[in-house]
Amino acid sequence: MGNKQQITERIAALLKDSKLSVTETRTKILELFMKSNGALEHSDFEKLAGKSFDRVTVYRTLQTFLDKGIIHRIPTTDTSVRYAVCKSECTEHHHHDHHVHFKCEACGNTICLDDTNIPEIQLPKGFAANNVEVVVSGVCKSCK
Amino acid sequence: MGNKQQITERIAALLKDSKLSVTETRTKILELFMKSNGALEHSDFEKLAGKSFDRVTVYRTLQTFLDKGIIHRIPTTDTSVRYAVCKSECTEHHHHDHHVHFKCEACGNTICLDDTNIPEIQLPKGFAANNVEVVVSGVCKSCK
DNA sequence: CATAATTTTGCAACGTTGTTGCAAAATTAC
DNA sequence: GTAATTTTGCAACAACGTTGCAAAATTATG
Ligand SMILES: [Mn+2]
Ligand SMILES: [Mn+2]
Ligand SMILES: [Zn+2]
Ligand SMILES: [Zn+2]
Repeated sequence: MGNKQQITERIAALLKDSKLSVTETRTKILELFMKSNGALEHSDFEKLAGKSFDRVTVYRTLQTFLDKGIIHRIPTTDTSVRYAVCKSECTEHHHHDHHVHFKCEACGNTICLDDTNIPEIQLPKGFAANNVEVVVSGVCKSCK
Repeated sequence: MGNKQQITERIAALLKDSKLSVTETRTKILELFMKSNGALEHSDFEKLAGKSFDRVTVYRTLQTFLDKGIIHRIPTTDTSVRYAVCKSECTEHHHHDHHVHFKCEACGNTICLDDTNIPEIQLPKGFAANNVEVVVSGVCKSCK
């Protein structure tokens, strides 16, 4: 697969689109997202990339990507925070991730089910919905 | 409201039902849950109860209540962990909280919409659902 | 392309959150 | 009331996350 160069260029374009400097750290982190077949959490970057960059830089990079609408967070029931890359509809000031998230209890992976839509929720009178998050847990396709 | 004594007795009964010793900490924490009109997170207990008991005791108490099916966790998109008391259908080994959670962006409160059911989610082929969590954010009844 | 302006990074230092072992205190069982 | 069991508080530690600041890298400019 000699498309490594191409991926690097696509990532650079993505960063420039968001008006971000193209740096080694940002490129590497986006690469890890694209290689991965699921959501990543902070500790994954240290595992996957070794000590090639500082903890603090990872925190700041993820925050920047969130701000720019490049990645989104996935809710969990514990203290961990999972991130996944957004689809192209997300912009700096508005995320549009109306899809379901699935956490596999076997392999531990969390994935975005991009084509599974969030159903309408009928709330009690007086409540106004702004955003709906759905996280399904169970057994994924690969672990079945 | 002279029913303080009654509440204490109901709490003692609840603890005994779960085969737990009736202690000051456990009673106080359950009282706080009952007084509160929303979910609580760990730091709330220090705020609400002052330094009347140790941080470690709060962690252990919440874990015990989780294990016994007295409280449940509510997923969040940040590192905080929110807890709310379960309905009576929950038991030691099985939680049965099939309700929607609502987080108000105005007052910050998270509440259980006990009567709002979770809709069926149509997953892609090969995925098996075990549990579905729904968290809606927006503006609540009181803040409307 | 060289240099200036801007942005990002790494480090150190610190704060918060959560965990564990153990002895003292409280609760429950007898 | 006393013994057995459970819970609590403390100390010590580990993991996670934040901030200020100087050095390094990137981008803008002539
Ligand atoms: Mn997603
Ligand atoms: Mn609930
Ligand atoms: Zn799986
Ligand atoms: Zn509200």
